[in-house]
Amino acid sequence: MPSPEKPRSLERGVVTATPDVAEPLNLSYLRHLVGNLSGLVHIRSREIFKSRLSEHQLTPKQAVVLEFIANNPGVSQKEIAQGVVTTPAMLVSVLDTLTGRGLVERVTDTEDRRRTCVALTPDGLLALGDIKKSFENVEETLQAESGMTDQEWQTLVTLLRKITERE
Amino acid sequence: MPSPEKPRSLERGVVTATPDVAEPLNLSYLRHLVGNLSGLVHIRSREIFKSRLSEHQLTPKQAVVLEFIANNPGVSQKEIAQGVVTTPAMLVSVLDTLTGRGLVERVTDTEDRRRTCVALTPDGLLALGDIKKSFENVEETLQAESGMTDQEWQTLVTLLRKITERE
DNA sequence: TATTGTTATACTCTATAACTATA
DNA sequence: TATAGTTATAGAGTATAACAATA
Repeated sequence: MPSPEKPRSLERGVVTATPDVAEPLNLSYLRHLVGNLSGLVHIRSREIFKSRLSEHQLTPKQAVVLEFIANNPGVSQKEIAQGVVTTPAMLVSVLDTLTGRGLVERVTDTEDRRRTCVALTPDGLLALGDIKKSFENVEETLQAESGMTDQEWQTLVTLLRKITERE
Repeated sequence: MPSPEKPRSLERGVVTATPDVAEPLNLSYLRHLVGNLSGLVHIRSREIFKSRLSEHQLTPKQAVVLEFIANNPGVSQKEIAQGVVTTPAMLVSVLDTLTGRGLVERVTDTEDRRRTCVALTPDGLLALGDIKKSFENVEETLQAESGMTDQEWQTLVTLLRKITERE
């Protein structure tokens, strides 16, 4: 999506379409919506993450859950769901995958047998290093592509956190 | 997700879980990743959008496509797909929905009969006003929740655009 | 009676590949 | 042969409701 606003022909059917270099499209409205822009940034970050998969073959979601468990050993499934903003039901399939690969373990809480505590296995700890590299690669690539300075990047992080850490 | 970093007990199984007000979880790593934060912001914006549906019963994706077509009358499906960052295949079902409700029309390009030009119908134009209100509501709510000043909000938009309008 | 994790269902979205009709 | 749109399919993600075991 290049260059600034430019008036655009309304009768596109008449315009001879240049095959690769398309006429710039009018994005003036969506371009100013944080709700939309954040989605586009997220799509791009997922693309980068997936393009650099190393031996861990995890989806971004699975990686985020693994990372979250690593930071909160023995966390319950309900807490994970709240922490990564998803539903307990959705977590089941993610944890099934992670336990199936031997990266995390589910243990019933001895105090409250309804709760399941989840923690990383030694293999999960190994995979974690790899995943962190992928996450960092996403950040570096995004920043490089955008041409932002380190200070601008920090500002962006700070502002996004104001939304995600409301109240 | 309240308050700043706080050391967290490692043996959660032993902690008596307070039902609603959970112990703050450790998000220190994911909290600094634009790739992750942008996803959380997008989730929140979708929540707000859906909670304020008026008579138009469109998903955020359908609404974005309709908005894009409105800004680019007669645009081809391939161009829409590029503009809203999705695949031509995915667009089919979105456009089927929108045409089914009489909001947009598909017309075969007379110059190149492979192309389909898409444009809003009068009904689509009506729905558009409603959709814009929803989009604006999302922005206002996000800003209000985050407590950002107008200037901070503008900075956020500018920085996000540096990523989405790379090159 | 309420809660945790689970199952089930349905729909949206994503990712591919193959097909058609046009060029 | 290449391109625009479509179809088909499989998997990921989302949203609900209902269920079993436990509190």
